[in-house]
Amino acid sequence: MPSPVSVRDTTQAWEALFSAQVTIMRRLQRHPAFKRLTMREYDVLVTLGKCPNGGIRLGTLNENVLLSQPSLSRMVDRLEAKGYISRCGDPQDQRAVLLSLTDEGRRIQREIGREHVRHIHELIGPGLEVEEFAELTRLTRKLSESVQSRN
Amino acid sequence: MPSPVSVRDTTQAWEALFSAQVTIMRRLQRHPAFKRLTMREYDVLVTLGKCPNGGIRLGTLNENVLLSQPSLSRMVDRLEAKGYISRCGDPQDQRAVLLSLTDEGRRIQREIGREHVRHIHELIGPGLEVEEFAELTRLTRKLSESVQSRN
DNA sequence: CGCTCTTATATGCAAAAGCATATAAATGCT
DNA sequence: AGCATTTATATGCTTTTGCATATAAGAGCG
Repeated sequence: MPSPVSVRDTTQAWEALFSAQVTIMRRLQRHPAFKRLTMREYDVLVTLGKCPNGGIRLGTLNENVLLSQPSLSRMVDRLEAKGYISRCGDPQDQRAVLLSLTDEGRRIQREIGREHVRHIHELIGPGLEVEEFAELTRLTRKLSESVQSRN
Repeated sequence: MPSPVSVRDTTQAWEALFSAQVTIMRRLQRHPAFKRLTMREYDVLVTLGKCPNGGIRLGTLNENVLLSQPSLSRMVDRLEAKGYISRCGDPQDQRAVLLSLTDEGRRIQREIGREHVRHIHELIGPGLEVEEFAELTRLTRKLSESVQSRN
């Protein structure tokens, strides 16, 4: 039995989602906080901040970032050089590298995060009602999970 | 009277939206159709295809794309060199340049588009119900409009 | 009208991204 | 155990991106 969802339904939704993302992102990126670190770099620090102690593999991190693996590897070089991230070999698997935030990295992530979060709220807060934000969160999470489950 | 929407509501929604976009985009980009043109380039052709005859200014186009103005200018160079876009000076305003698709540009856009749309449907179609897609479309459009209205 | 100010796009140059491939460790098979 | 295969990350090299600024045309104002 085919899905009752039409090609048009999905395409419209994807275009609307994508274009909202572009619109919002363009504004957020302009914030002075992102003179210190690009949004992508900030995003990497946030992801590292979320999966606490022990660190995370480069490949895993890569799934959450829109960057090729080599580019991410080099971004990690730079963030390491700045002292925000540390690489350490995984004792379980000598091929792998475990990444984690340094204290300094955590500090700057939080600093930028504070301003960023305020900016997001200012920018999109007036756009939807509370229940609508909740529904948007629910739908986009459901979508992510569905896509991720289908490898 | 402050907005009843909390910082948490907006931040969660933005993170979920952003991360869905990353997840979906990573998959879509892998499609062989995007060996011919990057997704950004394709997106530019789509935008040009939508605002029909007479052309569109580079600056206007730039609002729909996550690229700096100089980078877009150079992407247009490349697409022009490939014969997909034509630049022509605006007679009303000699500073401006009007961009439009060539026939060849329209052709390739449609060719890639056909496959792309099919891929989108396969990828996200099973993730939500029809009404949920409709609601997602509505919410993300509403959000875009709200953000755009606030210059 | 002449001059400053703004707006639209382009260019020089350095930084970052991607592609192909290298390296190096784990895994699997015989 | 030995060798091919797969997996995880890094590196060489080219292309694309961004930042700062140049160019060039419209606008506003004395």
